[in-house]
This record gives sequence, C-alpha cells and structure tokens, in this order.
Amino acid sequence: MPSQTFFNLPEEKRETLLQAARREFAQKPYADASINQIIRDAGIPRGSFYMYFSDKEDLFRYLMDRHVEKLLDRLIWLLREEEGDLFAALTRMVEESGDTSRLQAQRELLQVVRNNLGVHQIYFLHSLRPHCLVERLAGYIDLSRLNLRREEELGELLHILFGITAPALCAAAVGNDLGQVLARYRVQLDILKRGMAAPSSPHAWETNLKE
Amino acid sequence: MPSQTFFNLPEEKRETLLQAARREFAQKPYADASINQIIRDAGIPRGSFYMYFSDKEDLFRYLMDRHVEKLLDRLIWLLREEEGDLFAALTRMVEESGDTSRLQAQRELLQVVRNNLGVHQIYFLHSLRPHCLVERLAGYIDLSRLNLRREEELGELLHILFGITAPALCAAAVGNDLGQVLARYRVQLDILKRGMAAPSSPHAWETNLKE
DNA sequence: TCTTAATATGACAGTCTGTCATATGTCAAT
DNA sequence: ATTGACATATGACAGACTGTCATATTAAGA
Repeated sequence: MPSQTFFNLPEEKRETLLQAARREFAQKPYADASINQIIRDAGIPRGSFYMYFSDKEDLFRYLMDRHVEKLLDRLIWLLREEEGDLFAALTRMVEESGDTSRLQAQRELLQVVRNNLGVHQIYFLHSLRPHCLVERLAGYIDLSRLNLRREEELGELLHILFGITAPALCAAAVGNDLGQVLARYRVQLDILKRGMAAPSSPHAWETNLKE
Repeated sequence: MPSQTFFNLPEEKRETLLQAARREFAQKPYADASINQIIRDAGIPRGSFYMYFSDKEDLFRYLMDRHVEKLLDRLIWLLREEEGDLFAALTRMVEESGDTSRLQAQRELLQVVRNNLGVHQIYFLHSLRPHCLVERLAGYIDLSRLNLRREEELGELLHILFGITAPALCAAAVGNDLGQVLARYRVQLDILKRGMAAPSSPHAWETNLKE
C-alpha cells in the first residue's frame, strides 16, 4: 500500500508518477520493469519513490487494485442492466473487453495486462477471493436464476466464474480474436449452467450426498 | 529449454544443479531467487550455468515442467483406478496432496509451489491449455459419465476443472487445512456437476440456443 | 601426434535496488 | 521574527545481480 505521504502529494505529481509506472509496466513484463526507468521518466528522485512505495510490487499492486476496482464497478453496473443475471452480465463484460475506444490510461492498463498476463492472473485469483466477491456482488445478483443449495455456494460459484472470466478478459486484451474468445467463453458458461454430470449416471451425486 | 550440453552432463552434476535450484526456489519467491545463489550452492561457475540454461526462467520452467509431468502421470493412474471417473480421480488427487511422506525432492517441489503460487498458477494455466490436456487425457476419461454435447466441450471442461484444481492443490501444498481445502473443492465440483442454471428458469438456456 | 570442435571458467561492464545522512520545507507556539 | 519539531525531499552509495566474452581446458577423430 502506498504511504500516506503519497496521498498527500499534489494530484499532478501523483498522476505523473502513476503515468510513468503505467508506461513502464506496459512495455515490459513485470520482472523486467525497473523502478529506475519509472523515476527517470517521472522525473522524481530515487529517495522520493521509496518514500511513497515500499517497492516495485507495492506500486504494481496499487495500479492493479485500481484497475480491478473499475472492473468490479463495471460489473455491478452491468448486473443492474441485466436485472441480476450474473451470466449475462459477465458475457457482456467479455464482449465489451475488445473495445479499444478508451482513455489513454485505460488502454495503457490493458497493455499492462497484456505484458503481465501471469502476474495479473495472480492478482485476480488472490485479490478476488470469494469472501470479498460475495460481499461486493451478492446484493446485485438475482439468486433465483441460480441453482444454489447453500449460502456458501455463491462464493465458490464466483470463484469458478472468475477463474474462467479473467483468462477470457486477458485473452481479449492480448488481442486474440474476440469472436473466438467469446465463443469459448460461452461454451464454458454453458457447461457451468448445464452441469457436467451425465443425467442418467448415479455416480455423479455421490460426493454430494456424502457431504 | 535447457541446452543439449546440459543433457550431456553426467547425471550427478545435473542433479546437483537441479537440487540447488529446488533449494533456492523453495526458499524465496521467484522474483527474489538468484542465479548467483544457485551456482554458489551447486559449486558450478557462472559461465557454465549460462551454457546450460538461458536464464532464470528457463531453469524454473524446466523444473515445473517435470513437476507437472509427474502430476499428469499421477492423474492418469488415478483415472485408471477410478474407471475413467474424472471427478473422482481429481478428488483423490487433491486428497492425496496433503501427504508429506514423499521424497526429499518431492517435498522441495511442493515448497517451490508454496513460494511461487502465482508463477505456478501461470504455469498451470498456460502450459495445460485445453488442446494438450485433451490429447493427454481424453483416452482415459469415461465420457459416458459426462453431460457433453460437442466434442470441443471436453477441452473447455478440463480448462475449468484445472482452473479450480490447481488452486486447490496449491492451497493444500501451502499447508492450509486439508479438510477445509477438500470441503471447498468438493463444493466446487458439485456446482460443476449439477449446473448453476435454475431449473425453472428459461433465461439460462438463451445463449446456448443462440449459439 | 595434431587439429578441430565442444565445453569450462571467472573476470568484467553495466544495471539495479534499498538505505541513509543531509537538506529543505511547514507550521504552531513563543 | 525566531525557534523547535516534525514531515518530506534528495542523490550518493554499498551491495548484489546478470549476461557476456576472451581464454583455457578437454575430448575425439584422423
């Protein structure tokens, strides 16, 4: 987390630093990005940087935090539009992800994602843990559209959903053919909606009953 | 990929190097692991290392490749045992993952996973892409137990399954309470078996029909 | 024995990171 | 206006790491 000092900074200086950071992370994979380059670019002295952030990861996480925050906001907005239909909202999210008609910063962030697919996925998988997700989203989801049996299952469903949505968004950001990405994503959602246990097969329910 | 020179090396020297690598990666997260430390530990000169591997990532991937290979072999073995029941085989895989009664190298690899959860997941998600998985596993899976409609769906199902299995394995390796990890994993599998579209709801099938 | 190619080695240049002693600015109280 | 106390700024520096390269060593065939 950035230090308080960072937030005390004049908006302009703060933005300059973040912009330089986006530029750097957008050009190289995380491991190769250098604090040196960022501060050179932003024109702030070495010592100052360490006054604001504890290290490269601190800075990177902060950038990603804000990005994910925006995605979540967007998802909530879409959930409202789709009257709580989780699957529909997520599908639209992926559909949109190809749009490049965004702000400079937005596009740079996509570029960051592109160069840091791996790290970004880490981020998704770790920071979007079930509890947080449920808290943030539960209110906007129409549960009657879902085949849930227990309260706790929502968290796990979201876990699964983000496990497939994040890669889809990344793939789209990386510039893969959006049509293909979407096609695959839809198949995945269908699998999840329909269920994979063969209807005739008794095996499938065993673990469920045991529990 | 390691150079041919590396494979020409006497078994002993090769193993010494890999052992040192496991030790290093087991102690620090990927970004902090240093080639310096590894070669110091293994007692080989700097230049030699670069004769074998092109850089840290090359070495790391090689280590992980072998690890994943073992996991896949194990999964295939379990699939045979469970008569092609994919869900049962995966569940046993996670159940087993708590066992620490393994070889030194095995335990070190788990430790590597622990310290590199993120990178490891990248690895899983990138190297176990559907095509490879289907090719490797399809023959051992009893498709009649699954509710598949099209050929290509198997790949996507495996994608989803590994998306939840990898984190579960990692969680277990990290030392989280195995009981809890398993409980969550079982819930996730049930969700996947049962399907999440509310039975009464017509919405759920829309995308499927459109496609 | 001589030649040629493969392998081994460690010194080196260039870069990076995190720290720290010092300098500068801020602000309230005297 | 002066002082003290505290927050912030700065860049020189020590330590560490990486990848390369010229040179040395070994192996193998003619």
